[in-house]
Amino acid sequence: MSFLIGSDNVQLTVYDLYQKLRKEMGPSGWWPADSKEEIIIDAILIQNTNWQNADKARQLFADKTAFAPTKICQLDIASLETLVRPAGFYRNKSKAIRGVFSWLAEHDFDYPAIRRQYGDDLRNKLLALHGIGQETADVLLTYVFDVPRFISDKYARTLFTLLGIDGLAKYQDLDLRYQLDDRFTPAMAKDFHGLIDEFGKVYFHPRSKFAGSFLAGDRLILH
DNA sequence: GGCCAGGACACCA
DNA sequence: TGGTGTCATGGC
Repeated sequence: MSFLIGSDNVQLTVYDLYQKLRKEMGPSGWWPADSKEEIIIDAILIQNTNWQNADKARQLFADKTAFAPTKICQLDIASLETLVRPAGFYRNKSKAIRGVFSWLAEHDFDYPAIRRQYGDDLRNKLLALHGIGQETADVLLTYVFDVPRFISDKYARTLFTLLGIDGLAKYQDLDLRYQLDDRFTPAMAKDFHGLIDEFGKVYFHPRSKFAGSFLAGDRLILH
């Protein structure tokens, strides 16, 4: 049995795609972090950089704060910038981290309470925070607030393009068309994004040994 | 030395 | 709403 997303014959649903990736790759274990605060820091550090650089900064945060909310909130902006620096865009990312943690502190880092308070408006609230765009907002919703979202990052858009969906240049091009249905639990949404990015690391990253496996115009067939 | 990596935002028309 | 410039680091 093989599927080709977007073909005239078979429409592969997002749910089907998740099941196939899960069956082939096993659980992704995402997001690999020990706390929600670490996930938040990671999500901001990784913006438009590579894991190597982000991980250098992540390690500095681990050494300095152990990702303890109170310690992070106590950092002045200069200290924050020192920790963020290896990840690049250190001024922007420092402001973003400071803004998010200041807001969370107002709510005592009570994530379920925040979710209850804002409800369906939580995504817009996150987007209103400086340095939190659509992708990071969806990462936080999925991994921090347990609100399942489809995260249409570059790897996801590359994968869907290979599966036959055109016109995915921008984040919302995929986001609006392929949201998760009710069958996705929060755990499955987390796993799904992890699987897509692990797949992308192997096949799409320029320095992967499989880089170039897919050429422009190729179609990926899952079977 | 140039290019790229899991973005976000200000500014402009 | 969409296009463009800017933000920064480190590895290859």
